[in-house]
Amino acid sequence: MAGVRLPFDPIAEARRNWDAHEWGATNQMATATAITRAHQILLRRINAALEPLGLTFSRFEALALLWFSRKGALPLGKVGDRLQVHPTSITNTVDRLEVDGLVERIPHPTDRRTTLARITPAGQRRVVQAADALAEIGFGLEGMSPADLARAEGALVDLRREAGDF
Amino acid sequence: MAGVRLPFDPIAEARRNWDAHEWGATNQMATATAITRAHQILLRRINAALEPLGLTFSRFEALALLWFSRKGALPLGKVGDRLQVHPTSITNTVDRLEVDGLVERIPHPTDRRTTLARITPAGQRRVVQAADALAEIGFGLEGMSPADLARAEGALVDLRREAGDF
DNA sequence: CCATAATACTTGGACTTCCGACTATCTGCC
DNA sequence: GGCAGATAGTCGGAAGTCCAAGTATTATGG
Repeated sequence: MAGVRLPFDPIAEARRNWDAHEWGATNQMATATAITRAHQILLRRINAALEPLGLTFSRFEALALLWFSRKGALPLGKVGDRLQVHPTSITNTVDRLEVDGLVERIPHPTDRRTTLARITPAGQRRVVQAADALAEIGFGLEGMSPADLARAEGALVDLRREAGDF
Repeated sequence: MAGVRLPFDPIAEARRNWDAHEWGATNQMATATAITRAHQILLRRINAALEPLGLTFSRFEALALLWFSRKGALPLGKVGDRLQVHPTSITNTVDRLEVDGLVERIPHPTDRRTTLARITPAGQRRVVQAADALAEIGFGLEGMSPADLARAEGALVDLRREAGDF
């Protein structure tokens, strides 16, 4: 990685350049950049914490979803809807979880188009370990005060809602 | 994609499950999830807007950085530092920009280890079009009020700083 | 001065994500 | 009943990201 601490805030810099060229939507540009950076930071820390457990964030998300579900099993399509990712991504994610024995594919009892992913006992043990590991690192958000956590979450609600997240 | 609007807020749901299982760091989990979702939404909208121009968000970021630079050229390493991505990602990004004639690699005048990426005239035209296209869609942040834009950006400053962004 | 360490970039491989296209199955309507 | 259209999942391919390892060049210290 580029482990370099910059001597200035790149967003403030971008803001100046953007304004100087009269490119418009400067505030949106700045916020979009901030979200992008925050996501980069998050994802790296989370994946680093999960790596010893043989998981990635996507796999963890899927596993946790199954763990929380009433029967420990969900149609692949439902998993995709909940995680808001493309069906092919779920196929991929479940493939890998299955190879590791954390999940198994079982046929839907009545609809033969549908495949269920069911979390296995090993998957249940693993997801709990992973949740511990993530709580340990504060989900990569060390550095944010409780007030900032709430601010960020609140500020993004409208975006998510308007985008059809719920 | 999974074009399904959920009948509930998945984060509120996750919060309930997380608390019920006493997994800890619930607020961090919620904020991390919100940031992840926001990023998914952003990236899709931005890439969709750039697709007709043959660009992606990463390529645009690199191109804009060169455009803003005094001489229109920067060492690949500097680009990586500024965008906070792995050196290999920059190699990849510049490869593609170069194939499209938007950037060219030139040798550093004194340090033969270093390669500069220089934006071409075609690249300059393209980056302006792209900036217009992104301003047009408000960087994918339609749905956020000016107050929320500022709240989100402000809430993430400490995270970025603490993570070494600047 | 030269061996060692640091720096700059690239290559090859793994992973995630998306899109387009395809198969299989179910639903709705004539 | 049976055919058209919707739905569920998968495959192949492209793009982005990372890591580990390798080459080339520059900087450093004895």
